[in-house]
Order: sequence, then structure tokens, then C-alpha cells
Amino acid sequence: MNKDQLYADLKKQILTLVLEPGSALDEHKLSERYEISRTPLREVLRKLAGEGYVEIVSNRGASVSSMSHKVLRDFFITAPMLYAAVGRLAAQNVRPEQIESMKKAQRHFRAASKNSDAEEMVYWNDRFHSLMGDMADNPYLTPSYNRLLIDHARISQTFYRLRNRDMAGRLDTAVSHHDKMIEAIENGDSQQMVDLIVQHWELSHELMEYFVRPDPLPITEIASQL
Amino acid sequence: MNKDQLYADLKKQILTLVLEPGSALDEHKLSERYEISRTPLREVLRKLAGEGYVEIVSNRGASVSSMSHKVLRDFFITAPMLYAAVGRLAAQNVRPEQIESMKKAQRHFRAASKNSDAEEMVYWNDRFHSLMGDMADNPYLTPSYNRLLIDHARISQTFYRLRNRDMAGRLDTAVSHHDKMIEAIENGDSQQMVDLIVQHWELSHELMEYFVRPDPLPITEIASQL
DNA sequence: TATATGCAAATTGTATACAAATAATGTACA
DNA sequence: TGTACATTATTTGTATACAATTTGCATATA
Repeated sequence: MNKDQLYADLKKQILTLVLEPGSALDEHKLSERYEISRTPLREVLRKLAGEGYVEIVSNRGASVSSMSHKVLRDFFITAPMLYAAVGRLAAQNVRPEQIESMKKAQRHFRAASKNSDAEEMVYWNDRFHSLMGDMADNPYLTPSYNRLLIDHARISQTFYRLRNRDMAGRLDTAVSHHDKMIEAIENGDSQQMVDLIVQHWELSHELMEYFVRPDPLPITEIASQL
Repeated sequence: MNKDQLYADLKKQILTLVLEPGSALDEHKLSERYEISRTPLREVLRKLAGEGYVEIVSNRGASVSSMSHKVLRDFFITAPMLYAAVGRLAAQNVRPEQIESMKKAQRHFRAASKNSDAEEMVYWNDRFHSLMGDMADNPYLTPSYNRLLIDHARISQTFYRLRNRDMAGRLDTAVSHHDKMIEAIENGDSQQMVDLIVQHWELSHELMEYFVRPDPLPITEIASQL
């Protein structure tokens, strides 16, 4: 396997929790499994570390980024602000040719949701929001935004696996948010975009809060920050 | 020279514009100059790329991150939001032992300002604000915040070199902002901190705008976003 | 003169051997 | 037993040789 494939593969496995947070990444084993020498493997691990997928301690190797309680609390504090900022900029700065790849991600996400395929849902939802980051096209927001998306994907995993009537409804809502976002982006309607992001976040937030409860901020306070 | 020193040295040279934005970083030459083999050098370059100091194009090597007009415009849009968020969190999350290193950075910054030593001013000002990022202690904000600080340092360079009465006055104001920030942090007064950040940003913004004019946002609009 | 093409030089990418550091194991001794 | 220390094994870090790719230059052709 070549370096780019290895990079994409590790990324996907970390996002979908195939590789568990905190688990060690042995250079020797990985280089054997992926049939690549340690030199390029190490470079991939260091790139992933720079993006927050992986943590490296010198002389002690790499491990999948952990998700402590403290880190989750930070997540809830930070996400709404950055999501809103990126959403607004995406509507303002989108280039026409970017819309199609977003529609494609949305098609896959919708299909995965219909099939209750949790892993695919996580992946294509991440793609959708990641593309929104590309549209925003701001090198100062992107690093933090992409860092958030990693843990958003990993936290979501838990409840994407649920299959009851309530979850099905919420999923439909999420899918329709995406449709409306695409529309807002196409119209360059940044205010509408921010509103949708807030609604979308509230949906995620509710579900996440159900699983991890790090004294959540009241929604009204979040909205007032936008 | 070992890897950590090399890393710190390249970082400082990029911040202080000794290495110009866009300039190529030849692996062979660098490995000779720093007396280190290409393998660890490449890892350092990739780490710097992850943090935004350097840009890497595959098969075409590394170069110092460029500062285009578009990028500068993004800077002015993004900085106030992240600076305010980090300032607030720094006041909320600071640990007592962190105050001393911030006071030390401020002592150096004040001294450099007295001596009109531009390079030292840039360096210690960056250290001061970088430590504020550490205090905020939020893994989701840090990547973007540190990315901003890189270009903030590089843009400031231009006017830190000026030596007229007006600049001297502005510098004194900046130094006193720092003193007040330390106080606000010690008191855990996050609202006061945000106010100071806004004032401090306005000062920087004015000066930067004087040198690079990418249709600036009105201050009132920025303040309303906080 | 302008554009293509082929070759040489320079530069980046990868594999591998060896060095250094850390972790694991076993043994001595209280 | 249990703690300390030395020894071994494992894992990470670095240097270097070689492969692949890109770039620069010379020459050919329209």
C-alpha cells in the first residue's frame, strides 16, 4: 500500500473507532501490515499527529488521540462557535464546482441513513462537513474545525448505532438539515446558513449530551455568541 | 544540532522573517547546515507543516508558508473571534504556575520595547500570546490560534521596526495591555480579559491596516461578534 | 523565434542497517 | 515476599544508500 492510501486508511479507521482512542500504534507492526517501510510510515503518523488524529510522545511512539472527559467538555464549548463561523464563510466563499462533491456526500449519507449503516453514516457525514470547511476556505479556521470534526465523528458513532423510532426521526431531521444547507450555500445565504448550523448543532448536542454529560452550556448562550 | 533545537530554530527564523515567506527549504542544504541527517530533518519539516509554518508539496519539497493578500484578509476576519475566545478561556482555566512564565515573557517584551529591538519584540510578544493559548488549554482552539500567531508575528515585524513618536506611544499601550491582561488572568476576570483583547486587537489592527489593506472590517462589527 | 524532445543533474522519496532509548525479565539480597 | 539492580529484548531514532521524480538545459524541428 502506498503512503496516501495508508494515510487515508488510518484516518478512516480512527474516525470510525476501528482504532480505539488511546490505543498504541506500533511502527514495526504497521509497516509490516501495510507493506511499507518505517520511514514513510513515520511521516504519515507525524502528519496525522499534526492534524490531531494521533498523539506522539518522543521515544515512546504514537497512539490514537484519546477522548477524556475534559476534552469532551472543551468540545461542547468550542464546536458551536467554529461551526457557525465556518458555515457562514462557506456560504460566502463557495466556488460553484464544490457544490457537486457536497451533493455527492449527501447522497451517500442519505443512503447510509436509509440502510442504518452506522460506519458509512459517520464517514459521509464527516465528508459533508469537511467539504463545508473547504468551502469556507480560511486557513486560520480550518485546523481547529477539522480537529473538531474528528471527535464529532467519534462521539456520534455511539448513537448512530442506535435503531429506534426516536433516532430514526432525528436522523431524518439531520438529513434534511444537510439538504437545506446545500440550498443556503447555493444561494449564498449566510444568515440562513448560520441558523441551520445552530439547529443542526442542537440536534447533535442533545444526542451527545445523552451519552456524555460535561455540564452543557445553555443553547441560548451559544446562539447569542453567533 | 539535535532535532528539538532545529525545530525551535526554524520556527524562530520563520516568525522573525529571517526565512522569507514562500522561500524554498532545501533538504540537502539544511541537513548539511544543521549537521543532521535528512530523515529527522524531514520529520521536523512535516511537523512544522502541520502547524502552518511550512507548506509541503509532494515531490516538490517544503517552503516557508506564504502570505498572500487573500490569506491576510482571512487573518483579519478570523483573528478577533479566536483571540477573544482564547482570552476568555485563559482567564477561566489558568493554572497558578503558568502565570510566572507569562510574567517572564512580559519582562522580556518590555525590555525589547525599551531597546527598540524589533526581532526580540516579535519573539517575546509571540511567546506571551502563545502562553495565553496554553492557559486556555483547549485542544480545539489551539491549532487555529497558534496558526494565527504565526502570521501575526510576521505581519507585526514590519511596523515593529518603525521608530517614531507615534509608534513609541502605541508600543507603550501594547505593553500596558499585557500588564492588565496578566492582572485579569490572575483575577480570573474573563469579561475584563475579553475587553482587553478587543482593545489590544484594535491597536494591532490599526497598524496592520496601515501596511496591508484588505478591505478591513469595521471595529464595531468585530466587537459585536464577541 | 517558438515549441518539442531527450538527456543530465538535482531533488525528493523509500528501504534498510545500525544506534539509542525504553520496557521487560530475571536474579541477588534484605 | 518484595525491592533493587543488572541484563536482555523490544521499540523508537538516525544515517545512509539507492530509487523515483522533477527540473534545467541542450538540441532538433517547425
